[in-house]
Amino acid sequence: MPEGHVTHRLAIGLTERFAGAPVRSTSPQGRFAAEAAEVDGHPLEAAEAYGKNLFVHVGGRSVHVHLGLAGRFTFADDDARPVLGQVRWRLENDRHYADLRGPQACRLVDGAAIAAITDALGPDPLREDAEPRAGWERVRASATPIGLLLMDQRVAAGVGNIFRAEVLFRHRIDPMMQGRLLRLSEWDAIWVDLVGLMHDAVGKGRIDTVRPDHDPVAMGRAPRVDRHGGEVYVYRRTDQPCLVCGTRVRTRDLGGRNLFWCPTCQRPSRRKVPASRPARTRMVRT
DNA sequence: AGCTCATGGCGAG
DNA sequence: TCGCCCTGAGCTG
Repeated sequence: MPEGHVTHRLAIGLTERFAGAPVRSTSPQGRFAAEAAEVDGHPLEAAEAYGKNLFVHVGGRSVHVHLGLAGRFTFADDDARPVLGQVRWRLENDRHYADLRGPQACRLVDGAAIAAITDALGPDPLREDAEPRAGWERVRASATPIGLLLMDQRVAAGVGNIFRAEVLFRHRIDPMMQGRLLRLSEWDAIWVDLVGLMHDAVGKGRIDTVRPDHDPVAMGRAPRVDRHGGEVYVYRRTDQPCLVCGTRVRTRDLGGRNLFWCPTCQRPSRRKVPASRPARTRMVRT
């Protein structure tokens, strides 16, 4: 279940359990068998994450993992190690094992391939080296809805459907507002918020976005229970009352994904594109 | 048993 | 814009 916090959490978990010693590398399912064998028995140096991409460095080689929509990487620290279902890649040492299922990508890559992947990504709120202005430069000139731009990995690597919906709600921004109508101050605030929310999610292994003063339990309502496991304002709360104003939460399709928002808290903007400095002119200038 | 959906992203048209 | 890939969970029948 993969937004960027999951990938970063996995990088930490893999490094903690396996780094600095030889690992057993297999593909019980068989689809990664030849490559898994190439690094089998070699020491695992470290695992690191860029957005939703995970790189596991083993024996001087690297495995690129992208979980996609259905992928999962799970750890177990006990002795019972049956292979259940379709396990593409299993990492194992004396004390732990990790099973990868259903990844969109799992392949051995060289340094050039890693560079090609990371070069195509925008700033990752979970990385110290992130430069948020690179994301802003894509947003400021675009007529694309901000709700779509936030899903673009060149704008903010690691942000997915939950963080997209929640951060827009927290900043009261209509997901359909054009990127070029967003103010720099709003982008800066969104970025700072993503850094905080995503770091929190890495630490907890779940996405919580609801401020204490809006907590449903504290306000005498029933606690929310959702498969994704976090406390959220709008994500997958279709037709339920907004935790802030009580309006029915709406949903629609945007770019093939489900979008959730509160039409009252996130009222459509009346801003106009400044005629004196249209976005297109700015892009041409240097 | 079979269908639908999911925190993604790719390629064909 | 659409279909498709990956896998498992949660329905429906």
